[in-house]
Amino acid sequence: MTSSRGYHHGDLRRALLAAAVEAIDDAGPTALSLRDLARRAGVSHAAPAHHFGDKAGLLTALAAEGFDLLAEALEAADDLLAAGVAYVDFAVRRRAHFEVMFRPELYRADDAELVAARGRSGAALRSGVATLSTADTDRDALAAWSIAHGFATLWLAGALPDRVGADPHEAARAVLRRLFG
Amino acid sequence: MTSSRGYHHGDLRRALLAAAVEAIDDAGPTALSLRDLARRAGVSHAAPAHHFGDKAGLLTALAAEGFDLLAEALEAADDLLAAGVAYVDFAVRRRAHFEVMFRPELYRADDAELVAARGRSGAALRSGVATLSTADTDRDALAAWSIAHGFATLWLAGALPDRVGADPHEAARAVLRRLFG
DNA sequence: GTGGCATCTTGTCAATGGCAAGATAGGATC
DNA sequence: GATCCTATCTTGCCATTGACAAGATGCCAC
Repeated sequence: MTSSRGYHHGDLRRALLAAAVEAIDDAGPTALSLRDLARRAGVSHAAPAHHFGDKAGLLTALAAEGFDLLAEALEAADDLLAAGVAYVDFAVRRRAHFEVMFRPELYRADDAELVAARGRSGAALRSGVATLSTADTDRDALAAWSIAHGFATLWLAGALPDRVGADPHEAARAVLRRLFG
Repeated sequence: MTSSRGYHHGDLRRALLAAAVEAIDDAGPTALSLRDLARRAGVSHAAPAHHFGDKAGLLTALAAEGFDLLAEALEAADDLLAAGVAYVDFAVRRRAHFEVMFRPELYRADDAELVAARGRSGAALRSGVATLSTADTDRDALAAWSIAHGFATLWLAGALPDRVGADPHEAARAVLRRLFG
């Protein structure tokens, strides 16, 4: 993709975001270093600043990308149970994005692009809950979001006991059924 | 408690933990600085290292304290619904502890004292679920933990829409009832 | 081709975490 | 009461980091 190794990188912005995902997967968002990303991309230590301003700017872009990907995943689900499983699947497979998205102190939560992407995620979630047609959609949406988010978070934190097993989808489905079934 | 302003602080370990709670409440665990804690306690920048080794050591102590406090709060609850509300209440009132507890990359998760405290919390949670006497206690415990943890996490992240209201206890009770009722 | 602008580099500074070596105090031992 | 002795705290140092400023480079429009 960036075969030309000249003065200009070609697609540094994307390369930095990809490197950030890799670095966060390794050591979490806390240990993220802009200079390390620059080294991974083969550019100088100040290059990232041009594309993202500062560290919060880079994480803002990553979070926005994450909310967009989450919205996509939720929209592809057929019913609410599938949406819940898709939520957990997203958290596990896109761990780096997920961990940044729900840590607003790391980025600029009022960024326009991010607000739009977050809105798309929220709409996808609510439209999934609407298929339930119960008395209180707001409360049900909040309960569904809570149980899926809680399971995903506990799974990522490694807080769950071993007996839960190694397959997050299976375990998530069993837990979510306790609420939806 | 530390009226003597001599060479020795008197209770520096506790003072540093208290300062850490304050600092994390302000800006999150990521922005925590050992040197800032030392300044708040009125000691030199290297003093914290003696009590905690390094940053991870301090956060390990804080997380262990948090799991102990959580176990206490859960044990005081009468039924499972009350335990769920107590869980959310703990997350909101002891926000600094809670945020560190479920971010194991920040501390040493294999620390003996921490493992013991975490065990106490887990036991308190399971004993609460046992009162339900349903078919699958493991799955129910996981579902209960997930929904309480998810609601608490989303609340702390400021991710919930405004219509949820300003009182976490009331909103949590409504959501938890959807699973327990 | 030439000027303009986005992109990237080099250089610098303050803050931080962590280590090493030394200073101080308060208590145990005699 | 004197002396050691160990926990506690300090000063000094170094590598790393984020952020900023100023300059170099090359692509693109005209």
